[in-house]
Amino acid sequence: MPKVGMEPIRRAALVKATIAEIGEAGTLDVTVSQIAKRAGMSSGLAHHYFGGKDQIFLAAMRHTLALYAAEVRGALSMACTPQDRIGAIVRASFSHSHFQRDVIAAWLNFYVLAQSSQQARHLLGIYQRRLRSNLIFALRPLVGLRAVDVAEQLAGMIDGLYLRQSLGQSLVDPERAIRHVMRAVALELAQGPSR
Amino acid sequence: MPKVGMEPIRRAALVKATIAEIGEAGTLDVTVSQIAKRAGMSSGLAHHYFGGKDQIFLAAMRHTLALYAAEVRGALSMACTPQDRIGAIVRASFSHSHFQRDVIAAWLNFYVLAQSSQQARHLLGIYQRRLRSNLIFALRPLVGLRAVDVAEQLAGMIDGLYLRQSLGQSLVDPERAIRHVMRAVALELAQGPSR
DNA sequence: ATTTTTATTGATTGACGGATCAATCAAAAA
DNA sequence: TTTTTGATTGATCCGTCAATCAATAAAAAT
Repeated sequence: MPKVGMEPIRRAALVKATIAEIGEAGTLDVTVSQIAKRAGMSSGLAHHYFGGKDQIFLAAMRHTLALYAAEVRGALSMACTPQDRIGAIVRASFSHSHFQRDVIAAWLNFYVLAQSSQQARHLLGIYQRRLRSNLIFALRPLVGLRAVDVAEQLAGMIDGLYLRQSLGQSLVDPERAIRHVMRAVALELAQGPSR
Repeated sequence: MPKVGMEPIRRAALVKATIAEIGEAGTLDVTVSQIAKRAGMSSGLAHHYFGGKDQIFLAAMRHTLALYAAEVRGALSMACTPQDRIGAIVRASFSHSHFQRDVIAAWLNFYVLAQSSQQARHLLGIYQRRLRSNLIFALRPLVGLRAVDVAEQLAGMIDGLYLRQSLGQSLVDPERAIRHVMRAVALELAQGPSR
């Protein structure tokens, strides 16, 4: 059975299984054995490739973050005007794929982990700065010096509406969240550029 | 030593200790023994009064929620105009006490727990509905039919800015968050009432 | 053909933690 | 005084889990 070049395959399978397990449990309280079993291997192999539970989680986080980043990049690549860029970021942030059970669980646990894990905090920082700077870049031509403030405002709204949609008891309505953010954008744009 | 009527005292001590422990760990991964020790009693007694770890956590959550609710009520009681009411809600939401390490940890873990615990989800629902309806009530006289939409927008911004402030690497700046929300309010108010 | 490297297992270890329980103690009630 | 009730402890039970390790197997290198 043993073939060569298994490492990337095993790692990918473990990352995928980790996210699935976390999604089912809602917590990071999942065992390495559960993850390994779902990924079709023994627990020992999981340790062999990742070194420990923490590293498995971090890899899963990195993967989740990378998926989101790719989605944003993809949407941005098709935007021509600054307005389109903002719309692209917002739509990507509320895309269908983000409201999957396991993705939501990954993000929430990510936040929790960021309090105690240096590496998780670092990763989260990357996400936050990227969202912020993407927004600032798109806003600059539209609102001038106010770009930074508006970007922080919008970033907050995006994260917060995502949270409320994810944990609200009513079914998620991404379109509604998108409208809310875009309305705030429209009001700011109506103010014209600069301060 | 044994006196009568210890129950409420013990329960309060346990709740306080639980929040402190969670704050230090950043996780719900704290042992009943740790909590009990910090509260100055044996682990058996903690089980005696709460029945189990889950119930201890929920009590701690209820307490955190109650503190926040009291803060909002207090601020609202001194507000006369609708504008004041909105300002009161926003300021209470970003008050100094909310950015304590242990309070932040409680909220983040609360979110995580809400995915898997029926009771936690229910509690969170109460918080979310209360914030929403407080905002709608204050907004109605100002923006008429748009109140619901604006309230959801603001609620999202409040939760999201709290999250970003709490987990950002730069030091927290509640005033800045408050300005961001209040600016969004001002822009909406400038639109006048109704739709 | 032999050695080395990579892949893989699953048993094992060592530690930890939630819950339970019997036993103790003192205040209140009878 | 005796009984009952509530408070309290800490050892113990039972289970779990992360991590390690020796052993095995197959491919690749020599």
